[in-house]
Amino acid sequence: MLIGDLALRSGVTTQTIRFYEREGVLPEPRRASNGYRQYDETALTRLRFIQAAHAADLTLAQVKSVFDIRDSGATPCAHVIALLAQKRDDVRNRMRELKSLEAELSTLIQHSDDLDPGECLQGGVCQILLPNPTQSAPVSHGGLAVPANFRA
Amino acid sequence: MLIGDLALRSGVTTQTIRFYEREGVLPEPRRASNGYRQYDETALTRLRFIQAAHAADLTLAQVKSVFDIRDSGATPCAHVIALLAQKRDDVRNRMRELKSLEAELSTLIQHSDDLDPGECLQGGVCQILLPNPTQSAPVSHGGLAVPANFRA
DNA sequence: CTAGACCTTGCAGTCAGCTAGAAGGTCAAA
DNA sequence: TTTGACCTTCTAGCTGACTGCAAGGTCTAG
Repeated sequence: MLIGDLALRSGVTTQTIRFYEREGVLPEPRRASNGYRQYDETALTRLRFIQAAHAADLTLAQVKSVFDIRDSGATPCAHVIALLAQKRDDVRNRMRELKSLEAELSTLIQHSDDLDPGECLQGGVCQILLPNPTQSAPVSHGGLAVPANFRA
Repeated sequence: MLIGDLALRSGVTTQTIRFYEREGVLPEPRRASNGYRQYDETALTRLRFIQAAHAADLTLAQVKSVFDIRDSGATPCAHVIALLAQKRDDVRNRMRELKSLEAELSTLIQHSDDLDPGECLQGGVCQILLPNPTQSAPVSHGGLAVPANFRA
């Protein structure tokens, strides 16, 4: 099977397959005499696994860690379960953060209703996002602590 | 105020301030005779606005769009409210996605309990992430459709 | 006078997962 | 024989928000 066929059958592009190979997620296939990559069914199985892992929002590095264990002869089941459990924790934490972000956004939108548009230019910036000192319960800015590079 | 003082008072690094300037989010300040950047209080106000917007998970590009409106003389309130509302929509959608992802992960973890570890090597990959054909309600892979580059 | 703490510029690198393009080789059908 | 669809490698770019480094200029305290 050439790379184009594998791409067709797996639903990812040829560039993506080469990218996976470069990243060490897919093993280097054997080559035909003309240098073309020759794949068998196991490549397709691996690609399907990658897609399933992708659907579970695992990273390529995590997928690679699974394959590395498997290629060393061990069964990666426990590792996969640990990854899934960790991911579920991350997802739950992220949901909590988003919930509090949503509450914050709702407060800000609410807050904007109370603002006189004339005040908007006070202090040189729009007042909506700034804490309102006239309110009894000021909006807590910065308390959200959404990590910059987090993605669950 | 020199860039170091501004950094100290705002809590961001000097590199970040220069980065904001390069990106057009902070205006170019006047320079002292030695070429050093000279800031006044309005720079601090802008930085605080950026931080508040950051806490609301707005992007720098969105912050810039707010400043651009303001610098053209108009009041950006309506724009800010629209950004916040859009962000709240995004957050709600993302929460829905995460909820379904969490359900999927839980199903997979559950599924793994039913698996015989001996089966793990079947087909060359761990079976946990692959649909279980023996189950009446097969796990729906790929139906999650978590967008690759989405962040709310 | 010298140490060291500032400041300047510019450019490269990080994370993740691709995506696009250039420049060229190969192969099958008409 | 030529066309067009494949394949190869390498390189660079995208998103977003920084971060780090190098090589140099400036300022202040002792």
